[in-house]
Amino acid sequence: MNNKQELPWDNPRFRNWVAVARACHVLERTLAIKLAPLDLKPAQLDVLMNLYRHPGMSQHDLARKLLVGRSNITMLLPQLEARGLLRREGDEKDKRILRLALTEAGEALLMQALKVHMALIEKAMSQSTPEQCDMIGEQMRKIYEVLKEA
Amino acid sequence: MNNKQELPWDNPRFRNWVAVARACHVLERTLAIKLAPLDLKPAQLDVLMNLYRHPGMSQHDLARKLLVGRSNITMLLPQLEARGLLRREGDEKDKRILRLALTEAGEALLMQALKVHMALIEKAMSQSTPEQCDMIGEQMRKIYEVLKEA
DNA sequence: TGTTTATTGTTCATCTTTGAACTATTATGT
DNA sequence: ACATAATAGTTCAAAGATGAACAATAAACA
Repeated sequence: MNNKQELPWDNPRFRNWVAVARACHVLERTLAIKLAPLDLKPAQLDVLMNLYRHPGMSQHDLARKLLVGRSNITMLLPQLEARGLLRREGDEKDKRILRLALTEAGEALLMQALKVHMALIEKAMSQSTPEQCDMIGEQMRKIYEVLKEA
Repeated sequence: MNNKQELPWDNPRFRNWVAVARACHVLERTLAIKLAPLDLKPAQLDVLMNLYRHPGMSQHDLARKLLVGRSNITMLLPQLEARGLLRREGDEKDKRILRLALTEAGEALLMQALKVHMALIEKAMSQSTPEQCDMIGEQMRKIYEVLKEA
């Protein structure tokens, strides 16, 4: 039996996915560098972005959105709260839940960070036509849906 | 001035890239789970894959390929070497360099891990046509080239 | 109602990753 | 040749991420 015949590298799907992973990795890395002047890390930006779009969400919701554990959120939030970027206030109906929301300072910093993030993504994606770009997004959303519940 | 008009979420490139990042994240996470029975983590699999394709590469080369720091490699390799999965031997010409190569055990484990990895990627990418898949890979390779040197 | 089960968030120990400082070796330039 | 630069790998301390165990609260159900 000859394994070489079935090596993943001969498989277009494999090679192409490796390219996706590499592109993601290098963009994340570059983003970390570009965000440094704002004293913000990609993970923290993810938090701010989600709170902006879904104000009042719980820590549990946030963890699921970010695909991380709840304990990760617990470790992450106090830094941002101490900087006055977000608020945590207990839900009145359910005393287990802490509702999260950005402060004005948090929103302001987010806007600055988004400029950086956006510029980077523009640089990356501007090489694709709008049609290609949409197609990529469409396929990736499918992948997310398939793997989410596996 | 109304920031809302220029919010990134209204920008297709932004939304589509977010989808890419999410798909990457969830696939990586799933891979970690599926590799657990082999007592192998994604980062370790990356090492084995690169050594298989580029036997004799140095730790420095490996770090660059994996987009991580050299110290990360230093911390990562002893575990794999102790398990007999790879060899490190000094270059004769340049005594600073350690040349890396898989052992037979390493190659055998890699083949098992690749089956797992491949199955996962098949599951993810099988939703795209071959043409779509190739186009995605092509665009992602462009992105990598653009950001690599930024 | 009262008991059991689930859920939310926290704590903590562990593992990973990172970058700066360090040693050893090679390359460069005068 | 000799002094200086650059390079390969290691060490170490600090930061991040993870999952299991836990306390408080709510839900389910007998």
